[in-house]
Amino acid sequence: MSVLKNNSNGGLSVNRLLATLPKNEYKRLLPKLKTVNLILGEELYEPGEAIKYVYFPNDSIISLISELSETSWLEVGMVGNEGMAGLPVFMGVSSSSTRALVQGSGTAMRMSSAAVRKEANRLGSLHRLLHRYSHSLLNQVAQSSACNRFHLVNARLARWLLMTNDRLGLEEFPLTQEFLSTMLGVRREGVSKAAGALQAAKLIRYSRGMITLLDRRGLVAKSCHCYTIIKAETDAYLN
Amino acid sequence: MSVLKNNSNGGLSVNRLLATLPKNEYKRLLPKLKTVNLILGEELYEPGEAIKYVYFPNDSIISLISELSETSWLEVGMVGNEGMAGLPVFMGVSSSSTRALVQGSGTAMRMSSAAVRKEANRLGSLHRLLHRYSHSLLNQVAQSSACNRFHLVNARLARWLLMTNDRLGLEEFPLTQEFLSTMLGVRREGVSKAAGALQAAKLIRYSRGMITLLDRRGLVAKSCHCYTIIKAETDAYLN
DNA sequence: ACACATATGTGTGCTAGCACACATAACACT
DNA sequence: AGTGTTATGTGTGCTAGCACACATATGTGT
Repeated sequence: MSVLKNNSNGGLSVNRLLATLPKNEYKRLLPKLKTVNLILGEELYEPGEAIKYVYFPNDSIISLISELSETSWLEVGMVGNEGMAGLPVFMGVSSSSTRALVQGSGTAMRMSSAAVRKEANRLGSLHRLLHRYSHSLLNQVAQSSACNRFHLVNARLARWLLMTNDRLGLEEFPLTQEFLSTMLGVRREGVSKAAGALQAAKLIRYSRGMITLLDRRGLVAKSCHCYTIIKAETDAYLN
Repeated sequence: MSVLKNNSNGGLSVNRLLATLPKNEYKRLLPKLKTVNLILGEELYEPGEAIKYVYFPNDSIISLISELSETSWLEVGMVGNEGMAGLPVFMGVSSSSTRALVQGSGTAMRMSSAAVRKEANRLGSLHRLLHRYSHSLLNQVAQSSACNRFHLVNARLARWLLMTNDRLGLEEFPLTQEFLSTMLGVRREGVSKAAGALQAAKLIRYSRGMITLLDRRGLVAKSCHCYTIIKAETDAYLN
C-alpha cells in the first residue's frame, strides 16, 4: 500500500458542522455516524425516492441538482464540509425533489434518516446548527439562482471552480467538461470555450477530465462577486 | 361604508399554515399575532438589516428578492397564504441577504421576531410546520432557479401570473410591467412583448398597471411545467 | 501497435433577450 | 382644457449562448 493520501485530501479536513458541536453532543452522535467513501458520480438520493442517509462531507462534495427535463439539469446547491446533504429528512420530509450527486470524491460521515428524525425532536446544538445551515443553504441557492440568470458562463465557471476548491481542499481534481456543463446549466461547448479562456489566462490547466487551479487570486478576479458573497455567508453561519 | 370587500379578497382567505395548527396551539399564538395591512411595494425587510417581524399572509403576497447589483434584481421566492416571510428569524438568524417586498396588497398576520425566537425553542406543531415549510420553500427556490435559467419569458410570465392568482384569490390585480420585469429578471420591454403575446391569445387583459386573467386553463398551457410542480409541492406540505 | 472509447476543439447559422432611443397612450391634477 | 407624469409599444443593432455537425486529440485495453 502506498504512503500517499488514501483519500483525496489526506483525511485532514473534517466536517465543520460536526466539528462545531460541543464535545458531549458530538460524543452522543458518534455511534450513529459512519465514515464512508463517496465516489465522483455516485447518486446519494433521487427525486421522489426516500432518502436513506444524510451525509456530512469531510473532503467530498455533494451537488444538489434540479432537473427540468431529460436534458435540462442545473446544480442548485453545493454541499461540502460546511454542511449536510439530506436536509429534507431533518425537516420532516422523507424525499426531495432535487437529486444529490457526488461531485467530488472523498469521505463523509453518514447517518441514517431514522437517527436524524430522532435528532429533529431534540433541541440542542445540532438542531440549532442545522437551522442556521438551512438558512445558509437557502441563501446559497437564492444567490446562485440570480447568478445563473445574469452572469456569463466564464464568471460562473470561475466561481464554481473556486467553490469546489474550497470544499475539496485541493488544487487538482477530476472533472470533465461534460460534467461541468450539467452543473452550470450550459452546453458542453460553452464550457469548452469558457475553460479555454481561463486556461489561456493561465488561471487553470486541464486535460481529459483533470482540472488544476493555477492562480486562485486570478480566478477570484474573473469570477463574479457571488463567490465572495456565498463564501462569506457559508463561513459565517458556523460561528 | 361600502358593503363591498374591504380588502382585496373580502377577508375570505386565511393563512393556511396557521389554519393547519391544532386549536390549542393556535390559541396560544393568537395573542402574539396582529392583523396588518400590507400594501403593494412596501418593504418588509432589507438585506443585512434586522428583521423585526415575520408575516403570515392571508390574501397578500410577499416576494423574496435577490439583488446582484443596482440593476439586476430577481425574485427568488414567493410567499402567500401557504407560508411565512421571515424564516431566517425562526432559523436563528436575525437578518437575511434577500429583500422582502409586498407584491400583492392584502392582509397578513404579523408576529414579532422575539416571539418567533421563543417558538423556535419549543417543539410543537408550529415548529413542525415551519420545518416542512422551509423544505417547501427551498424546493420552490430551487425549481424557480432552474426555470429562470432555461425557460422563455412568455412561459415564466404565465407561471408567475398563475402563482400570484393562486395566492391573491383574485383574477384582477394591479401590477406594472416595470414591476414584473424586476420579478422575472428581464427588461421592461421583454415583459411588454411577452404580455402582449398573452393578451393577443386572449389569456389576459391589461392596461396601465392593472392585469386581468381571462383564461386560467390557457395560461397553464402556456406556462412551463414548473408551475404545476411548485404548486403541488406547496399544497402538499400542509398535509 | 492497434483499435476504441472518451474528452475536447471549432465552425456555421440561429434566436432570445439585451441596450439604447424614442413614440405614443392613458391617467391625474389643477 | 392644459400640463405633467406614468405606463406601454416599437424599432435598430448587438451578443451570448443555442443546435447541429464534425474534427481532433488523448487516454486505455489487448
